[in-house]
Amino acid sequence: MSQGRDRGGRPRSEPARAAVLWAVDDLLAKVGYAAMTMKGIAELAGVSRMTVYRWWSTKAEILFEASALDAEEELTVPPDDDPFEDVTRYLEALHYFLTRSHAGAAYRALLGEAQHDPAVAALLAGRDILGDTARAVVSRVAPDADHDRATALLIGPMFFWILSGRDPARIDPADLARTFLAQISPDSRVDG
Amino acid sequence: MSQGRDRGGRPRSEPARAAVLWAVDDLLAKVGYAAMTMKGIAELAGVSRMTVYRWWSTKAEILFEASALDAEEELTVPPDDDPFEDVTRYLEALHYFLTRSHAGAAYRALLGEAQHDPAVAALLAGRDILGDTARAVVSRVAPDADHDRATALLIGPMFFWILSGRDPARIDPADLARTFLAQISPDSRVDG
Amino acid sequence: MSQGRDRGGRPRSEPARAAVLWAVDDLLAKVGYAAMTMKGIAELAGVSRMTVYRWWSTKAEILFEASALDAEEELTVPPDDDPFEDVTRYLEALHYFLTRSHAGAAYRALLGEAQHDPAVAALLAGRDILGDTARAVVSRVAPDADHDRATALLIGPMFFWILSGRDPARIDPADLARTFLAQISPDSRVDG
Amino acid sequence: MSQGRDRGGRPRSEPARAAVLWAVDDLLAKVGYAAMTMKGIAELAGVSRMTVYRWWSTKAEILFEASALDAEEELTVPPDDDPFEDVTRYLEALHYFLTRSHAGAAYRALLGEAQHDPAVAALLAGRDILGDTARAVVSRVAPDADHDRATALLIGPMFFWILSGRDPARIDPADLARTFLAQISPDSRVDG
DNA sequence: TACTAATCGAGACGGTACGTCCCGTCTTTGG
DNA sequence: CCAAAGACGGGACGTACCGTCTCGATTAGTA
Repeated sequence: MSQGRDRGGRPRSEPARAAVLWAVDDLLAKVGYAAMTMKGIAELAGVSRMTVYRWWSTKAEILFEASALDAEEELTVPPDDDPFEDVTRYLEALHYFLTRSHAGAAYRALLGEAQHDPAVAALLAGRDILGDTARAVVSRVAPDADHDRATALLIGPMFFWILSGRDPARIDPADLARTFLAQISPDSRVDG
Repeated sequence: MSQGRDRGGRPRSEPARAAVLWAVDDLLAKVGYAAMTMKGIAELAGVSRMTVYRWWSTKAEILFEASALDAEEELTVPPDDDPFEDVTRYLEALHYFLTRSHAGAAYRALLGEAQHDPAVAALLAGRDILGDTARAVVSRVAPDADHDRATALLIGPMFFWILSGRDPARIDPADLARTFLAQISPDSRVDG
Repeated sequence: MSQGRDRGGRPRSEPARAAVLWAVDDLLAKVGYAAMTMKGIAELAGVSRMTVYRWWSTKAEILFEASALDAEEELTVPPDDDPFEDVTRYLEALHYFLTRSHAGAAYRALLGEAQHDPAVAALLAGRDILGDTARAVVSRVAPDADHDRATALLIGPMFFWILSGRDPARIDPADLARTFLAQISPDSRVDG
Repeated sequence: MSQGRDRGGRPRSEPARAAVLWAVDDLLAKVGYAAMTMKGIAELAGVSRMTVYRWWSTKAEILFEASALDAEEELTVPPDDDPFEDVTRYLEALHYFLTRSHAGAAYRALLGEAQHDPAVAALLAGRDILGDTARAVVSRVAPDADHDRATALLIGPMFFWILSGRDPARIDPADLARTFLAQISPDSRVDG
């Protein structure tokens, strides 16, 4: 099952890998994404700079590896029989994720970088965390809807509100959930 | 009427100012935001590096000054008696702005930077281009609605779709306009 | 008697000139020659930078103008009938000049600069402060000696001792005076 | 026998070190000490600026390292049974050193800088090239004399003559040697 | 029990942008 | 014509991080 040839040689140091992932997370919180450097990560991890470059190309890659799992977990809500509750729980999780979560801070930093760095954009496109988790909710509460359109309607308002720097307290997950459910129920459609 | 009389000293060079603003715009298109440097801007503008630093602190400030006016203009649509047309025109302008416009590329770069640079966030907060132009539309088609909530619903889906790197062709301004109008008309509200 | 045409126009500001000369002296003591800049001089003098450049080309020129008179005065000793006393008084003045005097610090700085700046070397060559004052002593105590050779023998040892950074306390003007007088009296010459 | 074991790390590049020392020497001759810059040295040596700063703090340090050995060699004269010849050869070497030698030009530049830069003064104090070489001569021709005093008498006159910018042709090593020997022989001393 | 081969740390290397400082000049207003 | 003010192009400063490159020292699996 093991991939890669492994013909002799010293195996990759797992402690080093873990230390780097931990360090990148720690630095994001302490100094912010912009001030985070490959050099700083290596030093905080107590690892040679060469070792970092051997396994990752950019700080974005490290940060993504360090936070993707957490992000997916935080945005996965247990199914609820009541669609309104289901959607509300998801939007509450999204609100927490975008404003208070550690993994969410990493996501915002990466999405910000993706606006002007195609490599980071490609990295994020490879694993659509927000889209996947939203689609899971959509397929439960509106299995027949256009999933892409529904995802945009579900995530969009809160995403815009928070990423454009508005006061997170002034947006209400329950209200958005109600609006979303009204929007995707066919009878509420206004025909052109 | 002008305050702050020019008490001595050589006046600021308008050609230099214009050259810097032009250079920053040119560089954004040619090399991208990340590869844009204060040094590069100064050299392309044919201006001393000191002169750039004298008037702006960061490339973000220059870029903002260079693009804010254009952005506001591009997102201002003429009123239309038909609300659907009015909103659709705005969303079309927004779509163009976020995907193809020069000023929009600047906005995306700045908003990206704002995710991990409080100074840039403050800069953008000072002039809410998207919010202001959206509010203008909202106050025409739904003067009684909560403007903040309506703005989020209007802009959010397209904003999310494009900034999260999805295919811009797969989102339809007219459809979003219809959905938006259905939602903000009081009679379509679902009461809690 | 006034030289220069003086055809109208505002006359040179004497307060400004004095302020610059004072400032250059003050700065030499406070920050040292190397850290002294034209900008700093102008600011301390409360004078426009342009005004400094209008009348002097370099800080060396200003410093020379500010200290030459004082230097000449400090190194001029009153004649004494006893040659030993005469020479000793001169060497004591020279010792004080090179180690403790304000004007002497300026001289050392300029002579240092002259080692690698021909312009400063030319400036110093224009007014031979040490040579002139030493020659005055020599012409009193040994009017028939070769004045150049005598000057070198008189000044050289102390000049070398102090400028090469040795402890000034370990050199004795009286001893040097005695040695000098022995050297320049013909009967002490050892024929080759 | 070598202490300081090489515990990891790429070893210092000897070619880089040599290139810098060569460059500093070349620049001193070509553009002079004042116009010599760390940037210029690095560029001429084909070496990164950081590499220069890693090993030296100032151009003075580099110049000192580049010229001290040569200086010591140039000022070391072979012993001669005839004291007059011995001293004359030394003074001739000193004359050449101060007026025509490459290493001597470096020494003059450094001694000049030392007049207003304590760091350079300390640098020169650490290796007393003139003093050491002169003391070697003194201990041969006048082992019983006060070496410090004798050094000042030996070097001083020529040192002053040349560093104060006088015509080097008008000073005669043989004459100075004769005068010096007459002075330091105990029997020629004038008692106080 | 060696040998092999990739990893690890350490740290120097050339390169480049940073933001600051001073240079000497120029261009205003105002005495 | 001079002076103060202050912006201008130029260029060196010393620092930081980039990504690459030797090094010696480890640390498995393989022979």
